[in-house]
Amino acid sequence: MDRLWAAGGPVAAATLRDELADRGLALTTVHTVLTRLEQKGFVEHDDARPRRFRPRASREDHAAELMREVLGTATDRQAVLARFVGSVDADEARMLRELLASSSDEPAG
Amino acid sequence: MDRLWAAGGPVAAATLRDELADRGLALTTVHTVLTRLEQKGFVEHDDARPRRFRPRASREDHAAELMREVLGTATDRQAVLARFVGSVDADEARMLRELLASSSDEPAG
DNA sequence: TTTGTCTTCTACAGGGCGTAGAAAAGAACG
DNA sequence: CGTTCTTTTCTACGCCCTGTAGAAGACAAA
Repeated sequence: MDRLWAAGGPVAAATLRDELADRGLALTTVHTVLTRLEQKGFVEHDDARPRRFRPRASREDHAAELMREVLGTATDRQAVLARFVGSVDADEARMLRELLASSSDEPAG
Repeated sequence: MDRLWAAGGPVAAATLRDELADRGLALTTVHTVLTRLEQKGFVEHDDARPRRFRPRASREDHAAELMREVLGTATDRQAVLARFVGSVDADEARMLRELLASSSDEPAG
């Protein structure tokens, strides 16, 4: 479903249908899906005549949000983070270090 | 559903039912749920007579796994991590720094 | 063997999702 | 203004997951 957004940008339902032509979807189908996603707050549309829809949050924002949510489900966040950190690859670990280094004030002691 | 595990430890279906007594569930109900969770690989049982079930992974492990999965859904992992790091509170950020400091070899240059 | 417990089978209602037809609303054109 | 084409809304159907449980089969205790 969300794969519709792999298609990128603010886009009209008809366009979307074409981009997903391989599946031979009906236009109404795309509309329905879009509408339902909208109800759930994942996408929004402008008021141009052929309405164009766009994700309310980028895939990345969304993923980050989900990660937060998941983190919140456990009581022992530290344990979760520990396991998570333990599972990321070197690349990701490096990214995290950099991000943490630049975020907020670094502990001076 | 997974809240069954908030009840903790390896436990028999009947016990679980009692721990969830507030809901007045039938024993078979608990069994069904447990079995389905087992099919999905979330829990396992020993072969004692009143079978005792236990989570295959702790809540924390599970959460961490989910976080990884979510991270994997985006192409731009760095962006996800950036947003994620940006969203965690000070406490969590500290934990992360510590965890990253101790994990693997720190980049010496 | 009877009885009581544990486990498996089968079932049903409710909700979400993918799918779409039918109908209404609006724009374009003559 | 009426016909026609496009866009949007309403309604629906089948599938699968989930919460729930009854009925029946397997098994242990007496």
